[in-house]
Amino acid sequence: MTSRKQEKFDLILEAALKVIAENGFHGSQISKIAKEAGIADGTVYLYFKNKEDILISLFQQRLGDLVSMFNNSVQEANSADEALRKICEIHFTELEQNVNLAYVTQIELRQSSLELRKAIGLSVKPYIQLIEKILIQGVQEGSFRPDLDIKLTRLLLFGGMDEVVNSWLISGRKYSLTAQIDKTVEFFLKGLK
Amino acid sequence: MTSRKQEKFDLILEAALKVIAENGFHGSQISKIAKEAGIADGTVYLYFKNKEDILISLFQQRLGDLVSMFNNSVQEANSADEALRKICEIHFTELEQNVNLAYVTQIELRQSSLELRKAIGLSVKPYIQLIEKILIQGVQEGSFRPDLDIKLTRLLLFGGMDEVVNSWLISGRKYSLTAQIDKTVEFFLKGLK
Amino acid sequence: MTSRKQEKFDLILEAALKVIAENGFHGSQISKIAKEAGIADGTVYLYFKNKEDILISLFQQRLGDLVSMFNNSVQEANSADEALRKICEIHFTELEQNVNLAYVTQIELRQSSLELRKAIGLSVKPYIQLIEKILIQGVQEGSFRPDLDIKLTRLLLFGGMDEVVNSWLISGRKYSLTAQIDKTVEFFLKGLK
Amino acid sequence: MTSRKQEKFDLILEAALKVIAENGFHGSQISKIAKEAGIADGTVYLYFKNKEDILISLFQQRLGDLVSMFNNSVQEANSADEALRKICEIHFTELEQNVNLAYVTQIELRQSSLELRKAIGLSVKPYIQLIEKILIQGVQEGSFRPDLDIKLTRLLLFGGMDEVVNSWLISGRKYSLTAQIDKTVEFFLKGLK
DNA sequence: GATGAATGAGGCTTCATTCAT
DNA sequence: AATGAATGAAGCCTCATTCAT
Repeated sequence: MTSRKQEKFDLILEAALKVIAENGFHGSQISKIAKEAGIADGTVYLYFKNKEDILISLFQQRLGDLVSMFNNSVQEANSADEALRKICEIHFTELEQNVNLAYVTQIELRQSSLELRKAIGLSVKPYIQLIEKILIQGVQEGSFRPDLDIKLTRLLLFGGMDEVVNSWLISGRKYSLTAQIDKTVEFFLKGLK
Repeated sequence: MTSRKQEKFDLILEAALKVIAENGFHGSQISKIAKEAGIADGTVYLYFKNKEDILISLFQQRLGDLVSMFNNSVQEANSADEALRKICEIHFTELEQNVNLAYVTQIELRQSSLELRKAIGLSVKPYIQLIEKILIQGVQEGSFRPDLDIKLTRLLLFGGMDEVVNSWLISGRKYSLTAQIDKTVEFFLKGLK
Repeated sequence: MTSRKQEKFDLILEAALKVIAENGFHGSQISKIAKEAGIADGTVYLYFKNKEDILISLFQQRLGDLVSMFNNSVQEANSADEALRKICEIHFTELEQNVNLAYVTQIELRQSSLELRKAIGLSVKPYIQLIEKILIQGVQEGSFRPDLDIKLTRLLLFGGMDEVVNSWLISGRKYSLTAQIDKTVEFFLKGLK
Repeated sequence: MTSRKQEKFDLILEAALKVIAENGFHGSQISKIAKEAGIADGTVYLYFKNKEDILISLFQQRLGDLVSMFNNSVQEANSADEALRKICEIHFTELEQNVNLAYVTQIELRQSSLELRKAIGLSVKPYIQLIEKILIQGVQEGSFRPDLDIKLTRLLLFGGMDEVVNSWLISGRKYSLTAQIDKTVEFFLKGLK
């Protein structure tokens, strides 16, 4: 993709994120997104196959960035404990700093069709796999219980963090999300040992 | 509500559950639900204000039944540990036995509008509060850590179980959900101590 | 179909015929047809699957009526010669008397999709087959040449009449179509003997 | 028109014929035609006023070539009978040898707007007039009936041949079109005498 | 109470055409 | 002369809800 094309591609995704955050999933017409991006409706279709394609791309791009960030941080970690703390730190910090992204991914995109959510699921997978890798590493290091059910535990970790973010959003962000990191990690680590 | 009214009220909710489980949220038109219930489209509106009202009522009724069941079981428990185990047991057992209910509440109803999901949230609240009560009890009993953040922990527990159910459904129920109870509770208890 | 349903079904087809005749195929939106019929747009879809279904039904109904008329008249004929004359008489007379129908079937519907025209072709088939039957009868009676290629000749007859009607319409109906019957039949009969 | 201009003009028409034959009238976007011609979309508009102009030009060019061919052959004919046979021969032979042209003119271009078809009608006119000339000649020669209605008969001849070609195309060209020449001419000549 | 025919708003997408480069 | 990115109008269809019977 040329830089010019990439530029407008990003412009539309950014507009989509803002419009969905402001109007909700069902209130986000293509015309609104185009207007926010300052282009004609038809132009959107030069960059995306259809509406669903915008949403999937949006999720892929943003989640891809997050996963890169996760990977980089985890590589710097000296132990599974530290890696897990990094995971939770980034998870909570990034979503607290990008409320629009948090709102769209946690609340709005979950009302989309099964089709779309399956595609989104694929974007989440690398993240789940990263958690899995950390768990395996922890068991090998001897810092996590050897009888840990990896497949089950990764769900308990992801589901726990996910629900904390959800609750924080639905509450109207009345408290700090990052302030929950220490206790969350503590709970996880105790459960893993 | 007269018994006659209650009867048809329940009939419609039952039809709705079946139709949504079979056709998905977006494929469940009022006409389909009415047909499944063996009544005319218009009759639905004699018992429910609108479509959203059906879904909220459905959730309230079924989740209300579950919460009663939770409450009864928990009262019989002799310790917080045992109560928590009961919670997880019922959560996984009931949803494994009522796949339609599981599918509709975990997958389909989450595609509904923010409005609807807020109402649904109210139905989930008593459950979350029950978990909270158990946590407080456990701290008082001395079996759970005294420094536990109750509000945060209840989310981690609920979110963890929720994600396990979700993953089980999305996987196509290829393994036993109840078989996850022991390890899930173990992880939770370790984290709580 | 109940009489009430049939009534509105016919009402919509009548409206469609008028609207297409007045606005052309591409200028005939569902909304225009509904307005002409005095009903809401959505009501159209209680009686027809989609726009194409209206057009096919229109053609089937009107051509079905014509074919019935052809069949009845032909049965009364004492010879193949007379039957052929009847065919041409009805063909030209009916279309001259129903200019809207003529215009729509000859001009407008021919700009439709291949799909639609295939369906329409099925409606025309019984007519072509009737001509074929007359030709066979004529050969058996000894009034037509025994070496006649039936499949080819039926096309020459149908195509000839079709083009005469076409030309009459495109000319703006500046002359009488029925006045062409005698000479047309004369040409055909000579060619057949 | 300079030779350079003429060259690209022809290139576009050739591309249009191929694209329409392969994709149907409704599947033939300007972008497809431009791509087939190896030029940019906008370049098309340096040579043609609009899309309709391409189609009209295509028809004019190809039908013009055919009419020239008709004229040349007819001039060599020694009698009206022979001329008529030549007409039918060329009509069937040329379309059998140029299936793309046959398909586009007989099937695809007929789905176009009334506007376009009127313009196309102008291109067909010289052909109809040629048939007319032959008929007049035949009457003068004494080989055709003196009471022949020239205007009507030319339609019967053209319409007959047109329908035979149509039917051959729709059938999927399962038989030889040129094999129909003899019997078609025989039918015509008998009808004319 | 029950019916079910009728309503009508609302949005995604295509593609011929333009025009700045 | 050539490009090709951008434009934006236009229409089919669905389905929650109503109301006359």
